[in-house]
Amino acid sequence: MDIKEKLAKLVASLKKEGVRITPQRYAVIAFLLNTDSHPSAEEIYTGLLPQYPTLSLATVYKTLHLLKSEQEVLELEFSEMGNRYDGRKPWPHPHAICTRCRKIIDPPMLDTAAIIEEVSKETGFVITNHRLDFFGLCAECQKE
Amino acid sequence: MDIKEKLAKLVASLKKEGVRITPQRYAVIAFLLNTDSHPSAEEIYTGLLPQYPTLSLATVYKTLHLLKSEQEVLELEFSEMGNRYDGRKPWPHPHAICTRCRKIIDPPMLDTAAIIEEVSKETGFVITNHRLDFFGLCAECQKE
DNA sequence: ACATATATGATAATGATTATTAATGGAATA
DNA sequence: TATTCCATTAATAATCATTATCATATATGT
Repeated sequence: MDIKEKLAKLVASLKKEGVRITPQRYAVIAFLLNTDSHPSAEEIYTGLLPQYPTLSLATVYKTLHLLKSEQEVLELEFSEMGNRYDGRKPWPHPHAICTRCRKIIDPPMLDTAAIIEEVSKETGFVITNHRLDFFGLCAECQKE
Repeated sequence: MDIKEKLAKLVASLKKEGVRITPQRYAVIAFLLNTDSHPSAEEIYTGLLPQYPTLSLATVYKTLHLLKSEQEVLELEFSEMGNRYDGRKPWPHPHAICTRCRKIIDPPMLDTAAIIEEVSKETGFVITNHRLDFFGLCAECQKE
C-alpha cells in the first residue's frame, strides 16, 4: 500500500471517528506519513511553514496529541533531544538512534513478544507498553 | 558486599579520581546506595533536607552529573515523570515501570548482549548504550 | 593555620511543552 | 443565502524540570 492510499485511509478513519480534517491537520498527517525520519514537533512545524505560513506550533502539538489519542502516531519521548513522532508505525517497536547525527531508524523487529512475556512473568507486571532504544553510531557517522 | 562497603569503596575510588568528598556529595551518594527505588533529584533533595537543611537542589543535580560523568550512576530520562537515578547498578539494564504508582523495578537480566548483537548486525550501528523499558501495572496496582 | 582552587546555595535563565483565550471558520439548519 | 453554534486556530503566556550564573563558603595540600 503506497503513501497516498495510507493517507486516504487514515483520513477516512479519522473522519469516521468524528475528527474534523482541517488543512492544518491534513498537512501534519501527510507530513508524518511522507517521512521515515521520526521528526520532532518543531521539524514538522518548520517543514510545513513555507506552504502554511500561518500555521502555529501549538496546532502541531495539538494535532500530534489528537493522533496519539487515536493511536495513529507513536510518540518517542527524549528529554535531551525532545520528542519525536512516528506516523508510519504507530505501535511500540525498537529504535536505533545515532548519538552523533540523531538519525533514528527501525531495526528489523526483534521477538519483542517473547521478551515481554518473560519480563511479565518475572515481575508480575501487566506490560502495556515498551520502549526499546539502542544508542550508538550509525554506519555513516562511524566513518567520520 | 554490603552497602557500607560499597559506599566506602565508591568514595575511595572517587577520591582517587581527584573528586572532593563534601558532606553534600557524601550524603547524595549514600542516599543513592541505600535505596533501590530509582529516586528523582527532587526525591533525593527532600529526602536529605531534614539532615542537611542548607542543601540546595542545584547541588543535588551537580552531584548527579558528577557521578554520571564517573559512570557511578545511571540516569533514566523520562520527559513525563522527570529523570530517575540508579546508583546501585550504574550500567544500562532493563526496567519495569508502573504507570500508576511510578514504581521502577529491575527485572532479572534478559540476554541483552544477544539482543544488542542482533540489532548491531541488522543496522550497522555500533551500539554504545541502550534503554529497555517495559511499562505497565505492577502486581499491587492491578488489585486496585 | 594558610592559600587557593573548587563547591555550594540562592536565584535567574532556559527551552520544550501545555494552557489560555479571543478570533476564525466549517457544517447544519432554516 | 444567512444564521447559529461549536470546534479549531494562532498568538502568547504559563509551566516545570533542568541548567547556568555568581558571590560566598569550604575542602584539601602545604
